[in-house]
Amino acid sequence: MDAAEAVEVIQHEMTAFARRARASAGRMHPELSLVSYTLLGHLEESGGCRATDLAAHYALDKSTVSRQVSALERAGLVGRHPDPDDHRVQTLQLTDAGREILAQVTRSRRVAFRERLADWPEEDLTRFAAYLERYNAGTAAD
Amino acid sequence: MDAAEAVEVIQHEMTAFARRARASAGRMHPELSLVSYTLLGHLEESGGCRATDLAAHYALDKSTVSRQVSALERAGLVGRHPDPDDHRVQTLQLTDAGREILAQVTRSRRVAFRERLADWPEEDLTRFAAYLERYNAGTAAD
DNA sequence: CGGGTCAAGTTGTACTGTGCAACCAGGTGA
DNA sequence: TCACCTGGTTGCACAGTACAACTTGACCCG
Repeated sequence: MDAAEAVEVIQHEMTAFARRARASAGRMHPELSLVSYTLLGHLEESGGCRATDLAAHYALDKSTVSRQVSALERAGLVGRHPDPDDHRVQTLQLTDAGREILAQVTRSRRVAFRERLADWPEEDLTRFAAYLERYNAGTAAD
Repeated sequence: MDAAEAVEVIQHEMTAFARRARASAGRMHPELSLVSYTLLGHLEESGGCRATDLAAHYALDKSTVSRQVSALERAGLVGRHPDPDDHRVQTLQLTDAGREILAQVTRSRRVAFRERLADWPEEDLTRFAAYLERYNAGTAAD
């Protein structure tokens, strides 16, 4: 396989993967869409941020984020904390329930991934992980 | 990085990638959605098949495929050819216009991929490609 | 200070992709 | 023949998304 072929394969496989990801995510975790999962994850990592930050980070419209956040709030998974300095701003934070669900989904995702990767030698795993990081780093939004 | 960490990273990066793929695909090729592109691609590869085959292959509902195909037909990109042996069946085939558009999108996707992967050494490209193939092979539907 | 402008977020509207269920039409086998 | 199977379409509902208009609050400059 030369470089040109490899690029073809990478393109093909990434496309195939992308097409499937949403559907399988929906099937595996009906309680949390891929977007919700991502937003919750970001809140956990960042320790709380504004809706606008989420929109910018994931290249989503602010209205989309607004609605997603509303849903997550209705579900009791995130809380809004008005910023005392700037009354336009509300900081979003995971609730305990949100943290719990997130952990649960992460756990089950992890199990699925581990299973799928069970027969990979460690060396291949680390190399594959590094490649993915490198590949994704070449994109604007995380 | 040990195996457990690598699995975490792979999970994280694949999730990130999946989340972004649709949006960027939509932005890059407004003339052809990711699904349409995939279906067209399959028709090209297979040299024509039935709607049911597409549904099975991509784990989509037959109604979804039916609508997508209708749209592609309206756009003049695929043609339906009734099966003379079984009047329930219609074989779908790319039209010349469909082949043209598909080639065009494939070309521009390829350029984008090449660009993103331009500074990768050939050895890394081929290894990454192999890993992706291996990873995706572990799933039911292509 | 006051008015213009900018920023955060919400809401109305529309569109796409999707699945499920009901249905139709054509084939198949007991 | 009649019951059942199969390929496909259509009606309906819903999620996720964007865009545009709007509200509210902050900020800056004259």
